[in-house]
Amino acid sequence: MEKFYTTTAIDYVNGAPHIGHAYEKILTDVIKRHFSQRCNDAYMLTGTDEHGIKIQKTSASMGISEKEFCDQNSSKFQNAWKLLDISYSQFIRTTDDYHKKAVQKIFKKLLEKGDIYKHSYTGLYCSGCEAFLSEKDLDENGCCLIHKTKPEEVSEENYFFKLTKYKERIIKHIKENPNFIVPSFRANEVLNQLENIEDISVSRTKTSVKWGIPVLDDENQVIYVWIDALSNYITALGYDTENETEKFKRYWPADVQVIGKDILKFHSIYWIAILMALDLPLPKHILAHGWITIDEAKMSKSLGNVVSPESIFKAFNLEIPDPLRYYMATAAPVGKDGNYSDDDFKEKVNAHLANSMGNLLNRTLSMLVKYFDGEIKEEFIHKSELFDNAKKTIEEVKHHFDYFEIAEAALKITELVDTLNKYVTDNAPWTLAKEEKWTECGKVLYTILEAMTSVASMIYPYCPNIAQAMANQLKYDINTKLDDIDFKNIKAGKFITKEEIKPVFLRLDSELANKNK
RNA sequence: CGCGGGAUAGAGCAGUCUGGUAGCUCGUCGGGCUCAUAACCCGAAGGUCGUUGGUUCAAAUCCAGCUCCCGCAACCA
Repeated sequence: MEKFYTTTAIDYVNGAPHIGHAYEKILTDVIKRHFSQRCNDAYMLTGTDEHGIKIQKTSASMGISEKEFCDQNSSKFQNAWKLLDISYSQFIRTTDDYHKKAVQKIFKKLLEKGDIYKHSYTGLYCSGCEAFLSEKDLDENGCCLIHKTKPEEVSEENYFFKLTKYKERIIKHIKENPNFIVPSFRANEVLNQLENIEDISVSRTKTSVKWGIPVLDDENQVIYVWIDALSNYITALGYDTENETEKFKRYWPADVQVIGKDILKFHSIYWIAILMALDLPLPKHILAHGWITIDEAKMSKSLGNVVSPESIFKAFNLEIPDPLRYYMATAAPVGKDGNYSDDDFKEKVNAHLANSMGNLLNRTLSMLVKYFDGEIKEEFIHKSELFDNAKKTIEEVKHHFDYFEIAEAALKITELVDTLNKYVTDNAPWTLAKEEKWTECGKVLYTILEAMTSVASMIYPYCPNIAQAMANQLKYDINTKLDDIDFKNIKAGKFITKEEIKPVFLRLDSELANKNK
């Protein structure tokens, strides 16, 4: 694998980031970090979507400029991702100059090609919604369902994209590539939606929306969200319709584009059609994740149950994002909805990260210090069957990631850790020490430590800080590629001192954690 | 008959495509161990797999009907 390019949806900056936004970034970052362990060049793109009527209205109501408003909110997202250690390679804003220029060129190219055409139509316009309504938006009196007012008949001339031209090709592509849409059960939904598609409007008159990218050579029109926002995945790489940059050639097509299930239609139909129109290769996978619910309820402002990443940090006094990352990434099988609850969060990360994994390293190192003054003796080093076990887990984890089964992969790691804990109990090194079977005792400890290097590597995508802390105590290079793990990392000699041993992750609400505060 | 998702132990879920003694994580209870972060290991309790009917030697799984929950308008990923 030469490179791995992954993208997230870009977030609309008309609000602050919450745990739903965070979920997608965490999933994508876990994928990106995993594949960074399998190739030399994993690239991750995220960003913010900043145009449109809502931004225009909200910023106006706050009495600040659109750009100022976007700057403020975009940095909220950037700060949130920093807090979560999202290792994005690039953050694109649709108000960035290079993006705007490239979008204009893309629009122009499609226009010249004939895939975008001007079309005037008459529709029922609701001034409250600032949008054209279709029949299903109307009540029995022909009034807007939301505003209860009668819409006006308005004629507007817009640009349209010939989506229908690409319908058959898209259907064919989806049918011939069963793994194109992940999870595959969503492919049927898309195929159904494809039956009823029409050409889509890709511009707005400047009088209705002024905050957007102007159409070149047409002062009255502004480019609407589809071409503006969706293009970010290629404009970020420097694509501008003419000269393909090195960066673009290197990374495109994306290996996986991670999005929410609500925007699958736009990515598996509109975006794909745009790429086809530009004669560009298609992304290898579109991964549509589910929602995170809060205590089993959909998160919404009206219910007042919107949870932000910051609030979880605060509630649990988190110093690192690892537990939240781990919990989110394992909350649901690929594509399904997952739930967040404080209790479940605490229980799960305590059980997996502290009790099983962290404690395993801690107890092993402690024994090494206690029985051998922290020294690995030459005769401890040997080949263990457990290494085959660990090797197998690595392969299983890789396999799951090939299908973006993030939660399932984590489960495999947990299973390996359980096996190792059982191995400690079964071999009872404390008993061996009492019986003065020193070599035997040392071999057990060595085996665990060596196996733990692979655990550190495998947990790294989910918990980069904990993995690093483990690696430090194991004298292990956390940047080791998965295929290079050879179970020959632990060397003979003084290994660790008592002072160096620190729990890599303390139980939430543990007495020790409180003592350290 | 609008479309789609779901209903499996106290909680959260897998298993359903490719029928064959019901599984995982967490929690609960009992025991063990003592190296460790009130941890770890073993064992147990707990489910008529939403409901009714059908196919079958055999159904959580296939088929048909029914009930209930959640999305599909907005705030919102």
